[in-house]
Amino acid sequence: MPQVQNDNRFEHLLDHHHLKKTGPRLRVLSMMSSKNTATSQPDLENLMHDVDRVTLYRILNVFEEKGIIHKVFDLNGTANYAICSSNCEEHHHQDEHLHFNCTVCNNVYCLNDLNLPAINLPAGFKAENFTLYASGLCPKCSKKENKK
Amino acid sequence: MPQVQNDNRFEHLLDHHHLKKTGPRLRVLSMMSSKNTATSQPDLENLMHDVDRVTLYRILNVFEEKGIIHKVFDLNGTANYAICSSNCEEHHHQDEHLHFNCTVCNNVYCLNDLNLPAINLPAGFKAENFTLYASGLCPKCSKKENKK
DNA sequence: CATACCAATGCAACAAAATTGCACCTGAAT
DNA sequence: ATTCAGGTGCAATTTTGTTGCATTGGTATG
Repeated sequence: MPQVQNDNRFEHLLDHHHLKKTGPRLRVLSMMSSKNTATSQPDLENLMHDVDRVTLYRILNVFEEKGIIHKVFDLNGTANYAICSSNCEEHHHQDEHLHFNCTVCNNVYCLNDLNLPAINLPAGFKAENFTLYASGLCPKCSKKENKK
Repeated sequence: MPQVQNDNRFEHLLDHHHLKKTGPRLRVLSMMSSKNTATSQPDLENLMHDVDRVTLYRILNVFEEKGIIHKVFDLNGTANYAICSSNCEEHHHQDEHLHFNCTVCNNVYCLNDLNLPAINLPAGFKAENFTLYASGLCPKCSKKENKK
């Protein structure tokens, strides 16, 4: 997909949420969409030295509030962000999918959407959201392990 | 269950992991076992003013390494700890159960062990652990909502 | 195209959370 | 009772996240 199309997509996304199309915001979206793993705040900071730390925090916060990205904590408790595939609305994320956290490279993959079977919750609990979290070896690290 | 038995249980636990039976450690275990929800580091700090913050960090870390407790992050990214029910060994937690995070009181409940159906991971991924997270209303907060 | 407004950014200062190093204390083995 | 390594407390530091305010820059308006 050509770069221009991506840019247009992101600009429409920002428009749709009544957010101004600024450089830092478009770059954050483009960074995130160029990877197949979630991006941590520290990662972003390294990738965009020229953008202020505070600005990144604020961008990530609005994006999450608006349902543009969703947050997932890795095994170290660091927040990782990924662009929401679909169905996410303001103040209500519907990210019922599988998050895979590699124990070696620490990358977080947002994998296929799940169709979870009915889960029996004890009486009184009213679930609004489910997320399945798996940890182990991702394909890359799995290969490396075998070569040892 | 009388207090004395609990203390014995915890002392054996520490023995088993070659950890010294100290006051702070026994108190941490007793605090955790007295609740039906996971305990956050800030919680512990409030409950045990006389114990140094650093000591708490260190206790939680060893306990986790040894497989005595396991860590789960709540919706705010705060680490919560709960005593492992069973099957957890050093450096390998087997806590394949349901974590429920209440969106109102923020408590994290470690619910029944799951028997997850086979999950299809994309080729190359090798999962070692699964955890299902749910968020919503816990029984207490659910009742309060109804009364409004 | 010029103007004006307000959202967005950057900077500085601050606050909170976590880590490190070291001196001292204490549980437990002898 | 003595010894010693593990454990704790304290101080200092680093890292992470937050707040307030001045300035910048999209974008709506005419």
